[in-house]
Parts: sequence; C-alpha cells; structure tokens
Amino acid sequence: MPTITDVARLAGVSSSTVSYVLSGKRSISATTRARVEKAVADLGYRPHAGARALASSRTNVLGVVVPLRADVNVNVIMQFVHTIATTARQHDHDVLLLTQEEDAGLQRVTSGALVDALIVMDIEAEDPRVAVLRAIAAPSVLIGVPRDDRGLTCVDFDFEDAARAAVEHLAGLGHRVIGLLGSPPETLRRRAAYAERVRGSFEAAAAAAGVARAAQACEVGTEGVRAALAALRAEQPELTGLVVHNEAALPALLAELARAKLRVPADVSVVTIGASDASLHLPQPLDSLDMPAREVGRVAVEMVMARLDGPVAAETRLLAAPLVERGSTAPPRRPARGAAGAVTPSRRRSARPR
Amino acid sequence: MPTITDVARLAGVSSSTVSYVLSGKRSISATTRARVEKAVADLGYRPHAGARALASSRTNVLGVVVPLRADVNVNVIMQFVHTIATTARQHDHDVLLLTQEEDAGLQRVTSGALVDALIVMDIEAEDPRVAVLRAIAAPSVLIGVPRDDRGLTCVDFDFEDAARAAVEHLAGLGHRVIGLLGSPPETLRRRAAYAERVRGSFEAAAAAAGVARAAQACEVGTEGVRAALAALRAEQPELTGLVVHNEAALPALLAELARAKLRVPADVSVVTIGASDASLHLPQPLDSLDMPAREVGRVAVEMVMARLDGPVAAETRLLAAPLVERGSTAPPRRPARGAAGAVTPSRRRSARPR
DNA sequence: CGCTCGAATCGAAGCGCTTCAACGACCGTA
DNA sequence: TACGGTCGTTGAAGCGCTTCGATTCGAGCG
Repeated sequence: MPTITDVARLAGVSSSTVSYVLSGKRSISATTRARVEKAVADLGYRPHAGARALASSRTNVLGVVVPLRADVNVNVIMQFVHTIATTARQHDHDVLLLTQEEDAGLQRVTSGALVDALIVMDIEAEDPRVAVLRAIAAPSVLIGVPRDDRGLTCVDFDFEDAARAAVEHLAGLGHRVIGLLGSPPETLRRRAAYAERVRGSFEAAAAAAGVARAAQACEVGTEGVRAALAALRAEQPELTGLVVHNEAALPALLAELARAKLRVPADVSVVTIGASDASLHLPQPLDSLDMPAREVGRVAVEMVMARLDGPVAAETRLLAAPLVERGSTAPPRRPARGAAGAVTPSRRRSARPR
Repeated sequence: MPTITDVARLAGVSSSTVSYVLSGKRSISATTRARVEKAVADLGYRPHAGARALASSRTNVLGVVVPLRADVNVNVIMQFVHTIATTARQHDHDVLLLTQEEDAGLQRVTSGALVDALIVMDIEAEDPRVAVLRAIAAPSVLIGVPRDDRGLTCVDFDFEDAARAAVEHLAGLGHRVIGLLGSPPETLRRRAAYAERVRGSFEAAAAAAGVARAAQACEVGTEGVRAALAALRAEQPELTGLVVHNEAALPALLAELARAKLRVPADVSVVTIGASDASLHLPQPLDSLDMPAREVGRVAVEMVMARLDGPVAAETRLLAAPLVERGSTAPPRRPARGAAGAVTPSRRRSARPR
C-alpha cells in the first residue's frame, strides 16, 4: 500500500501539499494539483482511514442502529438502511452497523471514535437510548419520535396525519362505522411511538368526523387477523370501513375477507398505512397512505451531516404520506343509518367471490 | 476522552504496560493488571479505534456486502446480517455495511484499511466480484458459490441436496408427476448460483426417481403464480406434487390453490425450499427444507475470523437443510397410473374448501 | 523603491496506540 | 557464589495522516 509520502515523492512535493490537494483546505496551483493527482492515480493511493481518523479526529463513518425485531417490517428497515447507506456515500461517509442488542454499543462506537455520528431507528415513546444520545458528544438523528424530543433531532413519517387522512377519506365516502386494524400487540406493548400515535389520531379524527369506530391490535398471521376482525365486529357490527396499520397482516387480511365472502370495496373499504411498496404483491391493490421510507432515510442522513460541521438547532421533522387510491374504497352499500352490519357474513345475501 | 497515557498515569505504570494489559499479549502481574483495570474503569477509557488501527494495522471491522435487490428475500438477508453482526461482536469486531451499487467499494475499504476482511452475499454464478476478491489482500468469505470457486472460501445452503430431498420426499410418498415452482425469472436471468442449482438438482433427482416433472420460474404476486401454475399444468396435467423454491410467492400460491379449490395436501402436496421462518405466517404450514440462515451467517464469520490470523486453506462449505414436515404432503389420491390429472379443477368431483 | 499582502509550499509536531529491544529483579542450578 | 533464564516492565520508535506556523515569491500600492 503506497502512503502519502510515496505520492509526495513521486509528485516531487511535500506530503503536506499532497494532503492539501486531497482535502482542498488550502489553495494549490493548478500544475501542482495535476502532478499530485497523477501520482495518486498512478500509485493507486488510498489514504489510510485509521491514520486519517487519528490525525483529523474525523472517521467519516456513520453509525446506524438497526432494529432486528420480529415485529417490525423488514422491508421498511431495508429501505431505510439502503437509502442511508447510499446517501451517506454521497457525503463520503461509510456506514457502521449496530444492533439493538448491544447495550453499550452507542457509547462504545462514539467514545472509541469509530463513528462521527449516529442514526438510531425504531424509537420507542420512552426509549432508554435517548438519555444516552443526549449525553453523547457525537451528533445523532432519531428515526421515530420519543415522547420527549427536547434537544433531539428526529425524523419520521407523519403517522398522525396519515391516520387522520385515512379516517377522513372513509368518512368522506360516507362510512359511518370504521375500524382500525393496528400493529401487533407486541409493538404496542413496547410502546413503539408510531403505533401509539396512529391509534390516538385515528380515535381523534373519527370523533371529529362523528364516525363510530373500534380499534384492535392485530397479530400477523391468519389466526391473529381472524381474531382481530372478530373483535372489531363484536364491538361495531355495522363496520363498513377498515384502516389497516399492519403491513405484515395484509395478505392474511385479504384471505380472511375472501373467506368471509366480503368483497373489497363493495362490502368493505380498506385503506392501509404503510411503506409504499408493501401492497405491491398483494392479490388486490389497496388504497394506501404511502410512507416515503427512502425519503426519511435520506433526510436523516442530511440532517446528521449538517450537524457534523457546526451545531444546528434540534428539530423534529415529520414527512407526510400521500394518499394513493387503488380502488379498494367506495361508498358504503348501506349508507349511514342502514340496518344490518355489512361485515357479518351470515346476514349478507348473495356474496360470492367472482 | 481519556487516552492510554491518562490510564497509565493513574495506574502508575507505563503506557505500554496498559497496552499489554488490554491486549493480553504479554504476561502481567496480577496486581498491576488490577490497578490498570481499575484505572480503565474509573476513567471510562476506550481505545481510539483509529490510533489502534494505525499502530496495529488491524481495524477490527468486518465489511459486509449486502444485496438490496427487489428479487431477493429480504427476510433472509436480514437474518444473515443480524447473525453476522452478532457473531462479529463476539469476536470483538464491528460490521461496516457496503452496498452492491458501489463498484469499487471492495477495493476502497480494503486498501483504505477500513476493514480487515470481507463477507460478500448473493454471489452469482459468474460474479464479477470474485476476480476482485481474488486480487485483494484481505481475507474474504462468500455467501453463495460461484461457478469457479477455486481459491475462494464460500459457504451456502446445500440447495442441490435440498432439491433432491424434496423430490425424494414426494417420490417416496408415491407421487409420479411433480412440478418445480422456481425463483423469479429475474433471479435466474442474472444467474444467481442457487437458483440454477435447485433447478438442476430437481431435474436430476426426478429423473433418478423415475418421476415425470416440469419446472417453471415464477414471478411473485398473484398473476405470476397463476401463470406459472398454468404453465406447469399445461406441461404435466397429472401433477400431484409441488416443490416451491420461491418464498415470496407462497402466500399467493396458497391463495391461488384455494381459489382453484385444490386442497393441500389432499389434492396437491407442497414442499418448499426456503428460510426456516418463511412459512411462519402463512395460512397453512408447509413441509419445508428449512434453510439455516443464522447458521450460514455464523459460519461465514467464523471462517473469516479464522483467516484473519494466519492463512487457512480455501474451502467451500454447504450446510444441509433439514426436512421439516408440517402436514402439507400426503400420498397422491390417484396413485401412479391413475387417469385424470389431479390439478385440473374441472375434472375433480366435489372439492369445496371446508 | 520599499513595503505589505496573499498565494503556494514546506517542515515539523503530534494525533493515540502497538510493539520491539532492553533492562532489572528474581529464580533455580551448577 | 556465579550464571543463565524467565518474568514483568519500560522507553522509544513509528504507524500515516492533518494542520499549524513559517517561508518564499511575486504582485500591488503609496
């Protein structure tokens, strides 16, 4: 491996000049620059990352804490990670992967000068890591918003707005009784911030629209979906609209609706809240509040980069999800004060899947 | 941030002694060791990764190239990545994430001394990266086996064995006509090594067992599954057994079979080849050759670690997938020389989903 | 004409660690 | 008693880079 000294010798300059050519931190004459660049290319020189980090106290590495739980949507995580990695490269940074399990990982990589900054995903309402992040010198960006976000820089989907938009969409079509098929109980139990916010905003928007509603957590898998649907139906027999905030349960939900001979949207309208490509391989496309995962990843990196040179005020940014209609919603068959509940199959007349 | 000098001063020893205590490379008296360890703890000292890398030419970082294509199973990737990260930590290493897109990424991180070694996933039969890996000084382990694996260290599932076992399982139950629902065409097109090997081994095992067969690539999604099934049926109308090597298509497949009023296993037996948890949230559990993804990740790290201290001979290791029966296979209804094809719904008598 | 100023370059210090050679102390052995 | 050997410890060199003055040179200015 050639060193900066080799390059300097070949170019006939001092090593500090080479350094300045590479960093652009001082002005260099065009001829010198050319000679140095040629030498770099000829030797295939690459600065030694460790030496550079030691001398400059900058590693050009970004730490990313990735959640690897069973109950979070792996697709979305991958989209985040991918975008983060790509965007980081555009800023000449690499990405160091940290897992959730290692308790002291955040401290280890920052005080060991392995990374310059951190991006932490899957933040819970009362996340113990925010205290750590507040204490750490390195800048950090959270993907997700904890209950108390003072002094923290966060970015996330605007779940509250999405839930509100979903409710208003259904209400606008004339639905008077709607249900929320929410995140898995485990997600709620650990108080994932987003799950709570969807639920709260769903309730509020329904109340504001004067719509009757029920909400249920929902285990992924056929059993879970069946149980959750039954619970919703028990609470609101006349349910005609469904907001689903549980991407993994979508295939099972559609299967279950088909089994119960309920057509979408003729018998039930369905709106999902989730990653933009979640409903891609479903048997039927669904209206959705498409969460811009790539955008969130990109913004997270931009925010953290901005904080690497000079302090920037803390800020929480929520990205809106556009409502994309794909034909899974329609006005309810029995508007407003109709008699029988559309969702109870036994009461229905002639429903057959085509 | 305290430095090793601070620790040395507090412990009343030289900095080299501290270094030796930390690395264990020389014998240290118990009392000195205790004093140093106390000083380390009191100061919350963490060695500076860059300085360490510079002095020792070891970064204790592992580069991992993660595929982020649409057509590979994200779940499996995540399992790999997770296990790799966890196992690497057990060896006191961190993980640097590299994406496929960056062409010169492998050279950049190795010659820039960002990583000590590389793990590269999703290897294709004629992968251009193997040439690079051969040329690089840093040790590397491939997950997946290229056509020419000479001089390379690889680890992978034993797809050939899995396909053979799937075929023999069906043949053993008496099925005389079977089909393979394979990877998406895109996967085959880019010559992913594993897709080719499943196909080849399926053919060979079926031939050896004297079983008639057909094989089809299969797009994920309802449309793709429907088309692939139709093609199989066209080629082999009397099909009674299905080997599926396409995890993403499983939900759609089950939905499609249900729609065609084909019961599993009464009308069709199904065996899948895939990640151990792929069939977890399906409406119906499926017999499966469970690919031990975590084990592959672990082995990859162990192999690369072994090669970090001293050269070890190149080696390709294939991990067997156990056949787990979950009730989706049974002897065919019309054994051997029966008349009508079981898969053609029109000819069937009274099939109703229960 | 002498001075200042900016541009271009260089030398050297130093970032925090590892590791080698060397050294003293202490042991057992001849 | 003297001597080689082992154990525990140390000082110093050096890993490859950045960065801070210092230096030189030519241009611009009064």
